[in-house]
Amino acid sequence: MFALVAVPVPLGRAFSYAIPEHLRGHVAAGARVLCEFGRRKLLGVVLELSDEPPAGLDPAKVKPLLGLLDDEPALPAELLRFLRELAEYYLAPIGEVLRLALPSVERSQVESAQDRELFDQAGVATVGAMQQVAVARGDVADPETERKLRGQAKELLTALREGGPQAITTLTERFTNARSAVKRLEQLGLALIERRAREADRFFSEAVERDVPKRLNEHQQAAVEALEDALATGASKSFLLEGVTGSGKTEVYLQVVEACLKLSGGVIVLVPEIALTPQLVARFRARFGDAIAVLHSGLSDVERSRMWRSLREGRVAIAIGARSALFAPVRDLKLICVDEEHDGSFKQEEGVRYNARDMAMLRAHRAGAVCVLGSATPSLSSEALVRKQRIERLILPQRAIVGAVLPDVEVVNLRNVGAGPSGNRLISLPLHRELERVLSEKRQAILFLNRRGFAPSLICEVCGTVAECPNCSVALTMHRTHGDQLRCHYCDFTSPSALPCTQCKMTRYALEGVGTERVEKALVDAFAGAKIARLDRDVASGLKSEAILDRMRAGEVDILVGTQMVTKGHDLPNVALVGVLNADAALSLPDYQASERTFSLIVQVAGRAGRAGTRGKVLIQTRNPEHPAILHACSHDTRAFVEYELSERREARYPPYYRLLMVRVDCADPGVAERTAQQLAAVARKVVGSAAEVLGPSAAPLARLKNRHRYRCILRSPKREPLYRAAHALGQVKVDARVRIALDVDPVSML
DNA sequence: AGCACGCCGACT
DNA sequence: GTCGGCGTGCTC
Repeated sequence: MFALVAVPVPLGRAFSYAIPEHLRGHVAAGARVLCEFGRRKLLGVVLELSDEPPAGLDPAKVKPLLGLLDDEPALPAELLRFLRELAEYYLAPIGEVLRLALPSVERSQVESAQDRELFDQAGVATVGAMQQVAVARGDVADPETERKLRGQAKELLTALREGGPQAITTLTERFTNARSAVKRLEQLGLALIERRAREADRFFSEAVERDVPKRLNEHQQAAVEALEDALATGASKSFLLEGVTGSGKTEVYLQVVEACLKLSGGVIVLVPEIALTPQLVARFRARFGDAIAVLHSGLSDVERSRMWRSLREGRVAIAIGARSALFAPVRDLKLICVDEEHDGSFKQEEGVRYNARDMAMLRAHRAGAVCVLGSATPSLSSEALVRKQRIERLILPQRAIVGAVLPDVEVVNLRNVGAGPSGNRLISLPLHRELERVLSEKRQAILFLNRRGFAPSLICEVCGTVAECPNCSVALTMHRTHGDQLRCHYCDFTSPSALPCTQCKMTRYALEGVGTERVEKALVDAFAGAKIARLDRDVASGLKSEAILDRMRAGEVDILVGTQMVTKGHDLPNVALVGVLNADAALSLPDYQASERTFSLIVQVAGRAGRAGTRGKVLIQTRNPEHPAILHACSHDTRAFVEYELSERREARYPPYYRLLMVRVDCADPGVAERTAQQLAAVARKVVGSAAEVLGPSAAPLARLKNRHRYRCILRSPKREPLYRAAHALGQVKVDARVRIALDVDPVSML
């Protein structure tokens, strides 16, 4: 008997081990095993069992497994199959993929005694991030027991009486022996140890009031029925749930989840960033109670592990989280919801570069589950699937809140309109006036600036055209390393920045690139007395962002400036004005989804204006008022944008019509990196012939990262097969040991 | 990725 | 004479 085992090393393949006598019949696929790998001992996961010794391998080299950790496999069969398929799809080492699915505690060999203690107390009811809190008992009558106390226990009791209940972890900072001292107090009946939601865990720290299913409008009703029908058949089916902000998508999710639970099915809900969706989690808790695993980055390893176990053992049936929640070991998976499916953050851009939205459909498909992709501005990828009739579209056309109206949109052409009194070009005169009006009306404004800066691009001062590559319809990026030079990140086309604009033949350019911080400062100077706050990654990680939004809700902020994060702030009823400071910023990113992202960003941010009955105003500043992404976003015309962009993609040979594979080579030695990239490109060209194009190699947009020089080429084909053929051939190429080769299947960012 | 083995410079 | 630099090669 042999077992094929995936070990956590970045090698593409798994390794075979002999199953020793005493473990036969116990080792199963999905179980964790201890194995000797080289000279070290590693925890691996059994992929499959076999009666035959591994072919083409010296039997003497096969080592026996050293031990088995699970009677019940850690990974259920359905999840394991899915992970193996994902590894194949993304050409990723299986060991690395498995690492995504196992919490670190489950991966480490030694679970400390403390961890076990916490597991034992985990209980069934709640799975929130908990901590042990020591509470002094007030009802102690016997002064005798208390007199016996001395040392730390005595001090600790005083501290608890004076300072109120305190977390044991906090107490250990002051009292070296807090844990055992509290235990002693508990034994003596002087204190209690309670399990409470951790302060930091906003998702569970407050009790929510239970609610009941809401009445649905006819469209919601139709959507729920279609989804319930699909659930009832037990066959896999995917849906696109399309509905504008406020059309009631969440209620549809809630009712379908309920239907799923009635069928004893498990559910995964994916959201772009869990830290920005406390409202969604609160609604799930209100409907289903606390038996929900909320997987977020604030969890400790032990908490994460506890949630994981609750799901694995079927004590909890609902998992909510960002990307990685896709790997939740949910039992009898029957439903996956991907909220805001158009959001770019579903694509993991480091390590195993997977797209959680695409893989949600795959997992659902293989598990026989229903997959719902929800968005107000569906991705073109989903649109294409609807058109190919691979998924079914469900539409929620109206705002569910009666009286809510779409805002009034005005475009400010930055070509003609200069800076307002503030002197900052991004605060135009019309925007300045609107801000004054909003402030005088004691209402609020949100200003959105999508500044995810790296190398800036050039925009013609005269006509607003973004300098683009002639071969790729992608914005060129300004590089200053070799003098001012414009480069295409797809095909390595270069041009001096002094060349005349392709549209108007002038040579006056503006550099793109002002951040939120500068705007904030300009606002503070221009609107003395107004309360101005900023919301972006620099000032607020996930947890803090909600605090800033809370201040906004409480009316402590008049003008909020921020990045994407402001587009996610729901329930801001007093917002009367939304300003998109520079709608072109996202257009100049070196990636084929630039237009798509610009469109959805504008639509999403515009949805923040005027939600409570009154008509809000949206001001969109741009140098490209005729750009279809901006034009259609202003008129809220998703259909028209989709038509336009799909034909562009077809013509430019991009997804969803073509498939891309990026091969990235990096090496400390720039010469070696470049030569290797050329060598690989040559191999790829030979292998694919005319079945695929090989673009490049070219220097990556981030040409040097952590002192490694990066080159890449892009393979493009209408079919997947030639790309995989090339990738496998590249895997055979003997290259300099110093270079690293990374493959990105379905790349989005070209960095 | 680790962790070996392996062959060349500054130290007890 | 050794300790240790990281080049390169393998891991069932």
